[in-house]
Amino acid sequence: MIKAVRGTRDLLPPETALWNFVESTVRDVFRAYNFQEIRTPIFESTELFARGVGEETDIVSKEMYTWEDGTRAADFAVYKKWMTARFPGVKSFGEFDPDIARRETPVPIAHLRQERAYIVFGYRTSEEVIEELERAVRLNETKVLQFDELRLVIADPEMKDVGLQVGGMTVKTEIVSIDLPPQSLTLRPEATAGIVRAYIEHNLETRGLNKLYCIGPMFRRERPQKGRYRQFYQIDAEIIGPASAGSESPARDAEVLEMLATLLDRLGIKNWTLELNSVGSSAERAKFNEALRIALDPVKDQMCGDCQRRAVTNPLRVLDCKHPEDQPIIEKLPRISQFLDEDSRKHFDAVQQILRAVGVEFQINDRLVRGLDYYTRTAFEFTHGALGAQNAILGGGRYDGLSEALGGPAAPGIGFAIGEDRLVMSLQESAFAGGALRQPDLYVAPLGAGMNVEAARLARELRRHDLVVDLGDDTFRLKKSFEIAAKAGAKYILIVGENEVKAEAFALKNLITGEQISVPRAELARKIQE
RNA sequence: GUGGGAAUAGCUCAACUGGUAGAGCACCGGACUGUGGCUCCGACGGUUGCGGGUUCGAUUCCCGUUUCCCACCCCA
Repeated sequence: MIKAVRGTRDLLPPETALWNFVESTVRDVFRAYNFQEIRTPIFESTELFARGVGEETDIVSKEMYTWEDGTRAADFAVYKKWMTARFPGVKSFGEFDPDIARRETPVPIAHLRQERAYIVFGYRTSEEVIEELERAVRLNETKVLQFDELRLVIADPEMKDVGLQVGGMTVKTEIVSIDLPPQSLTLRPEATAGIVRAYIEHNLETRGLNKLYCIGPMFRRERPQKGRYRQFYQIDAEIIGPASAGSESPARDAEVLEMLATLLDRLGIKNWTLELNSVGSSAERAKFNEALRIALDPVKDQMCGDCQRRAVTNPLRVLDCKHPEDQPIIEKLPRISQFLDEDSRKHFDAVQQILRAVGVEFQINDRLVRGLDYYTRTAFEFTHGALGAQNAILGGGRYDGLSEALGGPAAPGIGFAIGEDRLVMSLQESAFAGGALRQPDLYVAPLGAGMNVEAARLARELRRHDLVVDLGDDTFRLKKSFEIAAKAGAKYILIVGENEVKAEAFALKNLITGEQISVPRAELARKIQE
């Protein structure tokens, strides 16, 4: 049997009703804050995540779904990089250059012209040959020349051997296949990088402040466990724009946090906790990291195995350690708050001040750190008790330098991602009744050969009155129709048999009370809606 | 990637130190040719995840493997 692959799963009814409830509530709440939807591709070039999320993070180094799509060169920059790696010493890229061809010393040269690539190795040749080459290039011909020290290779799989007259001589030609560099693609492991990429690509900074959200699947190649799948769903929102539009303001941080508190309340999530910290600018964090490393060096041998490793690879994560024996040591370590400069400190204070004013409760957790490289200043998590080891249902923070790291304009931003799988799970655990599932108002039971036709007509009429109508088949015995209608939870069953069609009045039975009446065709919809 | 547990009918689970694989529910049919839920009767349903090994004999013991669950690593 073919099964859903490891770490993926089917979402089946009636659970899907719960997902729709979550998503429509999200859209409702976000709209009140003027967020608008963006949909980005579920795969992007690998480089985006490597640069955005951070080459050294676990996500990029070992948890991405990455493959090579080798159909064509992505663009000249990528091509040039690849060519240089494959043919060290290549000196020139671009159009055919007769000046280089006249040099005394042979120079390897690579050319890229649209999708055709050709390389000249070690050439030094006559004016006639140069002219011939110039013409070939001008006419965009695909040819291969071999003449004395000249060897011109043109990549073109269509091309067979071609004879070429150069200066009265027939030149032997040769095809050398050049594999164009494959493009590395990756299924998105998170949404922020793609959204910032779109922000840059479409010049969204010209619109001022952008409030964007995105709901969809993400992918991580990690071992599945409770609430963590290889294809998982995230609800992601970002506020991003030029600083002049207010994107850097602590008011944005507070607005996002207040919106999340509202959303969780609206969804009926009880007992959530907001944990808040500032991780500082990247410079401040670098200093902090160094200080941690120094402080850990003399004491790390007394700590658990994990911490000994983290002390070297990622000192920040030592703060996350849950080993009771390590806590006294961790308590004495330096804190990020000691490394914040005046601006970062003021920013963080302002966020807290607004949260208090609007009545959103929070806890400062100065051991809260983020795993992705791009986070700066405000970092936060909402946790929920009943989720086992995976108690965080959403997390996020500010990423003031991300746009620039991806080659875009300065665009401070703040965002978060909600793990939708886990959010739905916690709704199920808090005994959400699932009233979102609408059961049929009516089951139409055609009775006897040929009655499918009349039943279809009636069903169509009644559905236009916004009734949920399910439809049987005229080969069913009436008993079977009743059983199916009852199992589907239909409120009414309508019998469409020969007698009814003749009389233009149909037997309508209330499956809850058991009451049955004969209703003229024209009054059916009204009667059912009562 | 590491560790522990698990895998038997569509679902939930039995099967005594190793002796022919079973129940409840669901599904289908009948009792009941145009009236459901209740009741009764019947039928269907399996390479015991897969592959090796030990044994006269393996669902049971051993090894490998796959998947799931829990945790670790890590993390929105």
